[in-house]
Amino acid sequence: MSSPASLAAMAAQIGDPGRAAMLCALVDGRALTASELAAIAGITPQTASGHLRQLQENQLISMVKQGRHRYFRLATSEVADLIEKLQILSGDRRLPPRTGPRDPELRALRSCYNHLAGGLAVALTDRLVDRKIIELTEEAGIITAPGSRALSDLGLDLKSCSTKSGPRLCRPCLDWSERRPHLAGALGTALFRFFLEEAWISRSATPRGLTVTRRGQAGFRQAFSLDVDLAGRLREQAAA
Amino acid sequence: MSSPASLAAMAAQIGDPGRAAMLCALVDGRALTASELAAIAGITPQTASGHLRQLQENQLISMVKQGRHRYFRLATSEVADLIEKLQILSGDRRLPPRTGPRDPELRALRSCYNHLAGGLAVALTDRLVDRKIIELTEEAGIITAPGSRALSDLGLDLKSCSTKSGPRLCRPCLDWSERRPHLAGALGTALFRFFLEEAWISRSATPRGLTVTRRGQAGFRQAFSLDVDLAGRLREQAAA
DNA sequence: TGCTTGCTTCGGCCTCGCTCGTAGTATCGG
DNA sequence: CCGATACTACGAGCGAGGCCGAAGCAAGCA
Repeated sequence: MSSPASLAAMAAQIGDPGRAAMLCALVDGRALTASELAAIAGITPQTASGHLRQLQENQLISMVKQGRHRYFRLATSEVADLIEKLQILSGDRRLPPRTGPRDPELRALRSCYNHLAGGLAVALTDRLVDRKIIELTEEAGIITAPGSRALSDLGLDLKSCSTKSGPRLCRPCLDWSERRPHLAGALGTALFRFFLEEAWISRSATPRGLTVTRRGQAGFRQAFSLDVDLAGRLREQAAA
Repeated sequence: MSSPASLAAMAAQIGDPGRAAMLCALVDGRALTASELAAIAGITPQTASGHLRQLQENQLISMVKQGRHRYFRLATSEVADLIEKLQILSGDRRLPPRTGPRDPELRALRSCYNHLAGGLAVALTDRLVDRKIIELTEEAGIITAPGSRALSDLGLDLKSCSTKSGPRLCRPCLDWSERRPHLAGALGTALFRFFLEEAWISRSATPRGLTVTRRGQAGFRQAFSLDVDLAGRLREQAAA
């Protein structure tokens, strides 16, 4: 009844290793089947089924039937936010030591529900700041007037970032592995979709993995002076 | 070892009703003793002691000895953020029905770690937007140039909101009871401290409770055209 | 119709961790 | 010193909930 009780119930849902593994697997925003999630969590389908039912009842995930498969995805992007926050806090342990995923390719580039994360995302954000396309504080960011023009010229749709009269806004998100801000929010999503639609990047086999295409290599170099390999690793710190 | 496992461990910490109750009690930013927390959670001091040790080990709270008392507080404001997010998600249950605390005074006005929340906080934010002192989207906000001057004239210290060249930024935070944004972040904190220092508001007996002083009534009316009673309830919707 | 695959329900086992009673250690007061 | 207060450490009890095997539906396919 009381709020702390239902809060505890919600946290307890995430507090089981199996359910946590499934939720983490869904943070990239895609929908997965019950069997896939069971395999990821390392449990039998029966057990997974029970967990998935609980997660649905607590509004953490949603399900859609398709033939004999059931696809599960996170209910809202707020759930993804929550998981990310928990990842950061759980990896805290003071002192700098290695946070984030162990897989070096995921450290270089990965998706974070609906925007980019990893070394390339942080570098891209730095570049946008350097070029005065955006300005950032710890808690918010704005797109400058020339920046807004530059991004529109590139082909981005920025309408969802608008205030009534002032400059367009965006949101920083602390990168799990880099511990420095990358772009989330409306601009982060617009960029992510732009890169996917223009085939600069594509999803890879690993859950949150992304790879850069040849076209993307050229694009990042030309548009942002970022020299990356096909895994998203930065080759050098090219001058702006 | 793997990330989902430690994430689950962290979530499981919050997932116990007793620990959740203690964490919720600490969200107002104050430090409480072990006995007080035990009473709040409705458990014996021995049990509470064990919980508090676990929460410390997981970096969720910090402790300072003072005489024979031990004072516990949340480790960082990020922990408070996390708890707030969980409160919102756990109160979700689709449809509008009553969210937030049951106590009508807390619904009208309360603290949220280091900024204001509740009906007054939302109304104040609305007023700041109406007067074009700030502009807000769902994920970020800016302080306009005239707004920045107006707030400085009032006596606020805005230096922590700065970007290098652009307008000052602030952060919206979804209000638990009102479901509309109120001000958090640097500007939210600056306003909260200003109100406390100028004795417009003062902490009350209940955990996150705040009351408006006579001085505050005059201040809110004069500076923001907000007519409130001593509990923070809005008396009328005065024209801007 | 009958077989396979994907998923769920049911029931029993078993472990983890919450709980409190008892007992032990710091701090303050007289 | 002695007692009271604030808190912590240890150990036993016990209940909730995760886990899997077996069985039951439902959907696709032949």
